[in-house]
Amino acid sequence: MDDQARIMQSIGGVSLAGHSVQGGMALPPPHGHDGTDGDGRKQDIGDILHQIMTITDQSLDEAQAKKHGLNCHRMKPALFSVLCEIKEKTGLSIRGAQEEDPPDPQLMRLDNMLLAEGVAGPEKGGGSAAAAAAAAASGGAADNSIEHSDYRAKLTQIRQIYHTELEKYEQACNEFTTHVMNLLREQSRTRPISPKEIERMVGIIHRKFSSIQMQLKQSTCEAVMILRSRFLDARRKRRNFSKQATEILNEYFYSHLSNPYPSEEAKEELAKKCSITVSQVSNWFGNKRIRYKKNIGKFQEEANLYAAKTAVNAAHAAAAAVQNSQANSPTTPNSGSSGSFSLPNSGDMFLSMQSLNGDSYQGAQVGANVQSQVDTLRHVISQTAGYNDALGGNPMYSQHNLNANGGWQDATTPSSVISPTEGPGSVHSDTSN
DNA sequence: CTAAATGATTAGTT
DNA sequence: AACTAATCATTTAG
Repeated sequence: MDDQARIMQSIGGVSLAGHSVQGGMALPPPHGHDGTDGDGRKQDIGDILHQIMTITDQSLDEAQAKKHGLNCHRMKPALFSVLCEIKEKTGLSIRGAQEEDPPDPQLMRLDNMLLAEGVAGPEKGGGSAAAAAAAAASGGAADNSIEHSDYRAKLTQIRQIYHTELEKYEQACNEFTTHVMNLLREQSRTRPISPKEIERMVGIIHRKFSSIQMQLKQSTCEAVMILRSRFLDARRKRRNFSKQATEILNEYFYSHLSNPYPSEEAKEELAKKCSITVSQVSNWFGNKRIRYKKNIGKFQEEANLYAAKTAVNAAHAAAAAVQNSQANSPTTPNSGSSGSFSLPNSGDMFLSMQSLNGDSYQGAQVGANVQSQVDTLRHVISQTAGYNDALGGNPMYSQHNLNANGGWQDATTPSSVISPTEGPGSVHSDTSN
């Protein structure tokens, strides 16, 4: 509405009050032009010209009446042709051959984007395709379907608004164009209006409307961009992993504390178990490592918890394995070398130091099972032995394979470096709590 | 409401 | 290419 009014204003010289065209009574012309011939002619013409010149000053009804009068004047055709001739020679022809619409690059850009986002293109398919593309670009393949549908719903909303608005504009444009054309056609009986002029006027109207459409497109693009960024930037709308997932991850982390770098396969498996993506697993481990290292003290409790948990699990598994190996042939690898330990009854443990101190983590001979048991138990022991307590004020990286460099593990250095101040003998059970 | 926890991103390193 | 460290933006706990 507002836009229409604005456009109407900006199209100069076109009277828009066509609604009341029929309102006026056909008043008699100022002169009885049928009666007086001959002498009054010159004065007549002057009179007519005067009327023409002042026609815009008059009220609509009045003007309408006079126009009608002039239309019926017998001199009208001659006058009209003269006016046409004059007009031809003056201004308007110059402006006729002027602007051809150059394809606005920005408009093209907007159109392309809207098409790509599925706002402008085909009804349903485009939208979901764009949404899928967005989801794929964000990294997660088939993850959050809730947010995905949310995205699609919002996009559909935008598309709907866009289309209704566009339609509205189109309709208004057409309506207005036909209106103006009718008006001009009607006026062309009174004043000289070339088809070119009408064309030009239509062009102006269309340009005006298309500029409004461009605003609409721009706004739509902005909305889509905001929506998209909101969904693409996963930092927004972050969801914490499920309790179970963090449990699994923590279990793995603390049971591989000496080397918490899961292989690609391990990551995949963890991802599967936690129903998250592999990169999320990587993220998690990256964060965990750095945060653990940064403040080991803060994670003591958690470490104990998970270490104990995995220790129990491992013990169970080991017990089962021992039973198996006792019953079966002793082909189980490593079962005798370092994996033997007694499981804690009430928190106390007694372990042989060789099995814990030997730095065989990098060694390929050690099976993963035993490895994790060793890690876990090492951890438990070091915890309960009160190795590095953050309360001590000086966070020492004396634990595990975390070296002073900040690196997690130095493969070349044997484990004797691990705890220079504390001998292996300090490891013993201690239920200090 | 504030602060801690947390998942994700980014720049820089190896 | 994977990792670290710093940082962001959000969620959750206090």
